[in-house]
Amino acid sequence: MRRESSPALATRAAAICRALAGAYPDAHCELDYKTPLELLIATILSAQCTDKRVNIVTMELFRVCKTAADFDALPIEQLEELVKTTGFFRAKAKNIKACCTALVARHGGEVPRTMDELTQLAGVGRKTANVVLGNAYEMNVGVVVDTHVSRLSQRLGLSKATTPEKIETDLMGLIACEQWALFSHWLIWHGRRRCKARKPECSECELAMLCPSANNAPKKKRA
DNA sequence: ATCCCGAGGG
DNA sequence: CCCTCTGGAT
Repeated sequence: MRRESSPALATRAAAICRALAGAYPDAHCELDYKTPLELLIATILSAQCTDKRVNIVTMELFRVCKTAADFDALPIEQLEELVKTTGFFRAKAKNIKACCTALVARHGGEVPRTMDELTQLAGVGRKTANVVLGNAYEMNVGVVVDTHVSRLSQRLGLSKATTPEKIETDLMGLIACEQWALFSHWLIWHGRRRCKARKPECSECELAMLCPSANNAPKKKRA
């Protein structure tokens, strides 16, 4: 397959955005939150866990703790018990506690608004930081690249990179920055509903005409 | 069995 | 760079 010219790729990316906007007009963050701290904790909890369960646990957590100082003061055993059903509970509890300790010690109990400060927090990588910045703070700092965004970006030919960092850079060059947060939600929604890891439903896919990986293979060979 | 919006450590 | 952490949902 010949390499797509860069203007052609940008045009196709824009068309993909339009198709996604049409298919998922209400795409949004499916983690429930009312404050940046709630979203930060919810996102830390979301690794290898369904949003539905994260939302239940986040609600319970914030019934017990309201502020970063409250989490900082909560015994680790109690935190582990509270987050147990989200999986990786020891690591998540430890990270949440260390994270909140740092929020209190260095940020006046507030969730910081920069990539550097966020990624220095325990349990917070670029992906989590981008979720908080893009959704709770509505800042276009980067593109959330999770497992869905990686997979779909590759299938759609928007990036050939394999690391999340490189994929993010590629996407930032292709998508208008006002759409970065929305774009992630579109791909995540589409990745969950249609372009699944195992059995992508290409025959039903709204993006098939725009996707180099679509199973466009003619069902029947023409005579 | 296989999947779910990762991050840290060796 | 790969390995590990971990439980619920389907």
